[in-house]
Parts: sequence; C-alpha cells; structure tokens
Amino acid sequence: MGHSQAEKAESRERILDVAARQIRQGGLDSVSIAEIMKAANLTHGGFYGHFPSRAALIAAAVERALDRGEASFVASQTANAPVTVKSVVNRYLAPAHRDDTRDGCAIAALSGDVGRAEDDEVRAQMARRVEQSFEDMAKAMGGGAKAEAAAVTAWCAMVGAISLSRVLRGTRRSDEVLRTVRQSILDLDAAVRDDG
Amino acid sequence: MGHSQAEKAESRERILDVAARQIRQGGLDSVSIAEIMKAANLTHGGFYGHFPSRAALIAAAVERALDRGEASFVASQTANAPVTVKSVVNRYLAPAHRDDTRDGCAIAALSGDVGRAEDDEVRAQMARRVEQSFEDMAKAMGGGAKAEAAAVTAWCAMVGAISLSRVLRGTRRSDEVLRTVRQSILDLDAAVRDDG
DNA sequence: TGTACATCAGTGAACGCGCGTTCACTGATGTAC
DNA sequence: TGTACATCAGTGAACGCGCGTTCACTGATGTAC
Repeated sequence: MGHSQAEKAESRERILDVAARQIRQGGLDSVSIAEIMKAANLTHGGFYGHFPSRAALIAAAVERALDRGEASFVASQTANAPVTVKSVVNRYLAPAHRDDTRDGCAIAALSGDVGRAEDDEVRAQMARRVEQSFEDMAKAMGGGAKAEAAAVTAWCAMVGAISLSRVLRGTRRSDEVLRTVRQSILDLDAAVRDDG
Repeated sequence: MGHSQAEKAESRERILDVAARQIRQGGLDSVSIAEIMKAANLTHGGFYGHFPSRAALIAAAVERALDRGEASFVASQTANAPVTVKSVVNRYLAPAHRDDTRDGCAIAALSGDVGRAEDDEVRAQMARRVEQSFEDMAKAMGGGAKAEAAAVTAWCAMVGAISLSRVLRGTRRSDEVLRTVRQSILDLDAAVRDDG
C-alpha cells in the first residue's frame, strides 16, 4: 500500500464519500466507524488518522452529502442546458430520486435529522445550503418578490413530497404525490410569470 | 407500589407517552430503554413486562406519536369550531409548533426516519395517517378533484416548511418560511374555491 | 375479622455484544549519502 | 546505482463503556378459608 500524501487524501475522500452516502441512506445515527472504514477498504484503526472523532466525520459527511446530493440541481446545470423550473422538478420529483436515497438530495434525506441536531455547525451548514437553494429557485422563476416567495413554497413542497413519497413507497399514492406536487409547482411558476 | 392490572396499564401508558415524545424530539434511534423507563419513574428491568423488545416499543411509540401529535389537527377540531384551512395552517405553520418538536406533528418530525425504516409495519402506520391527513385537508378545501390535488401539495409544503424552518431555526429566514408557506396555502385554497 | 397463600408488577444485578477510541507495531515509500 | 535510515498511512489487538436483554428476587395486593 502506498503512503504518499496524495494517497492519504484519496483515502480520506473515499471515507467521506462512503459516509455521505451512508447518512443519506440511514440517517446521521447510522454511521458506524467500523462499517464506514470497511466500505472504504480500510481497517477501523486508521480512522483517527483522518478525523479526530465520529462527530467530526459526520459534520464533514453532511457537507459532502450536500455537495454531492441533488440539492445542487439548480446551480449545477450548465449554460447550454439552461435551468428551468420544469427541468428541476422533473428530476427532483421523480420516482428515481425517491428510490435513490443514497445518492439523492441531502436536504430531503436529512432535514429531519439535522433540524434536531445539537451540533450547531452541522445545522448552519445545511441552513446555508437551503438559503442558496431558495435563491437559485427564485432566479429560475424569473426573480422578484413574488418569485422569492414562490421559490420558498416550491422548495418546501419538494422536500415534503420526497419525504412523504418515501413513507408511502410501495403504494399507488407515492407516485401520485410526486406528480401532483410537480404540477402544482409548474402552476405556481406560471402564476408568478403572469403577474411578473 | 400497586400491582393491579389497571396500574400496570397506567405504567404502560406512561412509557408510551414518554417514548412518543422522545422519538419526536430525538428521532427513532434516540430511544434508550434505560432513559425511557427512568423518565416513566420505573427501573429498566421492568421494561420487558410491557414490551417484547425495543423495536416493539418504537413501533408502538410511533403510533402513539401520530395519535398525540398535531397530525390530527384537522380531524380533532370540533363542530362548533369548524375546521378551516386557515385554522389548520395558523396552528401548524407557527413558530410554537416549530419549537415544540416533542409535542408536535409526528409526520413532520419523523417522516425522514420512517421513510428509511426497515420495519414495514411502522411505515404502513404512518402511511395510513398521511393518507388520512390528505383526505381531511381535501375536505377542508371543499372536496373535489382540484381540492384533493391542492391538499396533497399543501401537506407536502407544510411538512417541508416545518422541517426546513427547524434547520433554519435561529435565523430570520425560519419564521419567514412559515409565513410564506402559510400564505401560499391560503392562496391555493382560494384558487380551488374559485374554480370549484 | 384474621391468617396463610398465590399472584405478579416492579427491582436491580448480571450477561454479552458492539462501538468509539487508543496505541504499539508494520512495512512500503522517499531521502541522504 | 546501491545501501541505511526516517517517515508515516495503515493494521489489528485491546480498552472502557453503554446498551438491550435476562433473570432470580421482592414485596404489596387480592383471595381463600
């Protein structure tokens, strides 16, 4: 096994990616150092060469999950495939996103956990990302006060729709919730543009 | 200490109420039998006289939390104080509800945890309650297909708003999210009635 | 009414077990000469 | 180019500790006579 600084950094990346997936799939409390290290092809003893504690890993993993997750939907789309409300809701409110918790939006997967976290840093990290998401959506809706309000409502509805569709998973209602909220947000967007 | 059947039932109720509060405040994983029993003024050894396992307690506590929580907002209001969309959102999307996780809506507090729970029974329990909530809200909106769709969107927005306002707790944005979504739902209700 | 006994909710010590954390050690790599 | 040494990422055994679970026991209550 190699021992260069670059290889250590790669190990850290692997640990973080594994943990970021784990917390989205199982929640913040589901992180076991032994399991994370094993999934990163390492032994558990080496963990403390990368992070000072389990809590520090979780804080870093939340940030990583927010980066990787589909929270960055809006910001991440490129200029030649411009961001539209439609493109966002089509990807976000899709059965594929509901079913892929591990690689899905960290805000949807973890807002419950983070909202009750004692760790202020973790909460602040997600809070910043939520505010950014509101702004990005408002921009996609054309900007202005009405768009800002509609963007907040749209994001709350999207997060709630993913959470509830996961609770309802396996029932006819689950897909229906996604479709219904998707259409409501498109209507909301249209209404904002009419009022301009 | 008494040993009648009635007193045993009271102990069970105390355990359940304590656990129902605990899971809403700290999540499903936060349940420790020793702590729950202590809070119910009992010793931990007696637990297995009431429940066969920790998992069974959690399942029962989720049901209790759904009963006690403000998920029953709509259904619980009496005939002389009729249910309106306004009365529901005013109570649900209030800072007091955001801040009182322990006694608040179990769907908002636990949809993330329950959505990823392996226990099918727990998920089915909340799923039933979610469907009931949709129906109650649709009725409050006057019934019909438009109302049913609007009710689904309103509930998703309410659940997302509480979750995100808890993540944002302590910032100016937190109250704003509640107010914004509250108004959006009132607008949605008005639109449904216009089309009616 | 009083006494002996059965019941059973609750007690508290004890058990494995897994987990977070520590630490002495390994062995591959890079450097100095 | 080759050899000796320093570095350090990773290993794996060991540690406390808390937790879920078990179980022999207690002692208050209800019942039988």
